Amino acid sequence: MSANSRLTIAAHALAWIGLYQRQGHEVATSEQIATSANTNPVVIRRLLGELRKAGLVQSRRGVGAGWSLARELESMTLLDVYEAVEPGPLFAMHRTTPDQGCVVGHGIQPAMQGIYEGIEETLRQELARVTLENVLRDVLAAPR
Amino acid sequence: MSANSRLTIAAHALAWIGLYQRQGHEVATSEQIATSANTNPVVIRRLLGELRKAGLVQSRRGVGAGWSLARELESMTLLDVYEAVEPGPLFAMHRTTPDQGCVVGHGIQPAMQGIYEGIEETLRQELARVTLENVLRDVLAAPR
DNA sequence: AGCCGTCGTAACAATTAATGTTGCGACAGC
DNA sequence: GCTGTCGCAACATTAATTGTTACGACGGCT
Repeated sequence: MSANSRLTIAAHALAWIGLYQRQGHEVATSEQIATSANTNPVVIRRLLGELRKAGLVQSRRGVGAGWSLARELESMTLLDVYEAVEPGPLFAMHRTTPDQGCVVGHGIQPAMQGIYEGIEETLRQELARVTLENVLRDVLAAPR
Repeated sequence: MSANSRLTIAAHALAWIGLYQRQGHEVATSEQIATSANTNPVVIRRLLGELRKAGLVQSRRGVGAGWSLARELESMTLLDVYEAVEPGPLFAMHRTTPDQGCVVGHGIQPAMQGIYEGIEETLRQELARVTLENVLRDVLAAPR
């Protein structure tokens, strides 16, 4: 389905910054992260900009500018990242409103809405169980 | 995120056929369903074609052609529909492979893969708890 | 046998979302 | 001032979905 890698890239960036800071550096630049993620710095800046709105990272400007974590990786969950970075709902409704004169056409949207809400809630709970610290640990555990 | 209404439309179609059959009709045409869903008949045929592959519906050709359920709505879950209709995974990886020379770039994909698999499994369980009979009931319960 | 309505499918267009790219001003330390 | 990086806007590219048109295949009917 989704041509949507925002959550993956955002997790990548956070793990990268976290590791880099543990190696003694103050800030990471969007260009460094972009190189690691094999994408464009602006893409990273956009994404980190949303994470900043959510209070997960900070940015500094001027010389020696760059990005740093606003809190510890242990205190961030994938749910925090997901909510910061994913705009809409998981499943979409019809793109044009169905025939309201038809019983099914009329009732289908509220019905699916209710069902989808329950499912998304479960998804959130799952995402909330994974911290970015978990992610970084898994990253470092990968066989070389 | 997803500009993806396939699951919604497929559920719509199944509920429509199910209700229509309960009203005594043998088969439903793609045009009738398309009218209710406010879309093009070909879109419906494509979708129902996938549901047929999965054994959820049947089609007849010739005069009096159309679609009918291959089993009862009680025995179909949203998971059946989801698997029939959704191609890829919920969350995507990077579109270009990250820098394998970087520790994070190297470990991020296996790490996220593992995490995502667990989450998708939970999603499946949730989808499996909702039958199309539930959906139709909710549809009919909508206030007019 | 011929007619008719509907499926089956391919080909293509239109729409939309995400991603990539370029450019340039703003900022802040040197 | 000079430098490196962010901030942001504008635009291009890519990819996926959805919509549309067209036409052959089918199969019951008269």
